[in-house]
Parts: sequence; structure tokens; C-alpha cells
Amino acid sequence: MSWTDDRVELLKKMWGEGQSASQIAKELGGVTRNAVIGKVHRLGLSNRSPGGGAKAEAKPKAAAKPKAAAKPKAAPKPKAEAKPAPKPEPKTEPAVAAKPAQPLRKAIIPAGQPLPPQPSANEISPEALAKVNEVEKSAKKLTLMELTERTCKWPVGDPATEDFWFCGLPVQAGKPYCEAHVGVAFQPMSARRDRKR
DNA sequence: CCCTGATTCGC
DNA sequence: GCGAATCAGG
Repeated sequence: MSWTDDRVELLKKMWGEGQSASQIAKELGGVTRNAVIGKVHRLGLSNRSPGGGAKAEAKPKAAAKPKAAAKPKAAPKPKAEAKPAPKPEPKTEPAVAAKPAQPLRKAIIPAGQPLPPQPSANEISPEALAKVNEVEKSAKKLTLMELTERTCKWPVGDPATEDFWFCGLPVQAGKPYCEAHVGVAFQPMSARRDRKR
């Protein structure tokens, strides 16, 4: 396959949309993600945030390369700009708190029931929870022995029941859980921002 | 192991 | 110009 005009166009479009190189490659067909990335680079749109001048940070990673034998690449890049870029990207910010009305705080604790403070189970992103529910429907339902290093170890159900299994979906990075469960597993600490004043 | 993009360099 | 191989990281 070659980079015809419209293929390049599609490439640009998708890249601009933030699609991953592999997705683009898959869409185009006949090319690997490497090809896509290579093309992206040659097109000069490697960085997705072109706009305002300052950009890419130093990337000294490829410095020590075994392959690169004789490489007179003595050109230290004079980059040093700080990155004050506001980046007003419309990201989907999941609201953490939802209903608890701060101004109105009138907890009525009936006598005999002295345990208002929920230990933990509370204000996690509703979205995250929803996601977990979805995920659990398509979970692999692995048993303890079936768990591996890269299966989500999130327990579902009651261990005392047969209705118990582990998520088992592929974890992403070195995390013990899948994406969805990581979301609820690691509580972003401080759901409660005690307003000091 | 899955994935991501970045870079190099023979072609 | 192209892209596989490789690197670096999540």
C-alpha cells in the first residue's frame, strides 16, 4: 500500500482526532502502526499540540542506542521552555461529588444507630462505579487459581457463595486491576476537601 | 503481556 | 519516502 492522498488525509484526520496509531493503521489497512507513526512523523505532525510554540520536552531516551554506531549527532537541542500552556482542552472531567449538599448539612442520627461515618464506600465517581458494573458483566469470572499476573484481581461477589469470581479482564499496566477497577480501587484520597476558613 | 508513541536507519 | 526494528514508558 502506498500513501495516496486520501489515505494521508484519513491519517491526518484520525490522528487529529486523537486516534491511536494502531487504530489508524487498522482502519487504513495494509499498514502497520509503525508505518502510520513513521508517516505521522514525516508529515511533521508528531505532536498533537502544535499551536503555541513551546512544546516537546527533551527526549534523551534514544540517546544510548546500540545500533547507532557512528553517529555524529552532536547537536544538543536548545530547548528549555517552560510549559505554561493553559491547555483548555474540553476533557470529560468526572465530577467526584454529586449530591451531597454542602451548605445544607443536617444529619439526623437516630439514637441507637451511632454509625454515620461510612468508612470508605462513598463518593467514588458515579461514572466509575457504573463502569465497573458494566465491566463485571463481561468479566471473565476467573477462579483464584486462574488469576495471572495480568488478569484483573478484583473480587466480585461473596466469597462464601458460589457466586464469587475475579474480574479477570486484562490489566493494563503493572496494575493489579483492569482499567475500570483501578478507578474505584485507588480512591483519589480526599473526597472530602475540608474547606478551611 | 497488553498497549502507547518515538526514533533510527537500511532500503 | 518508507517502515521494521527497536526503544521507552504506561
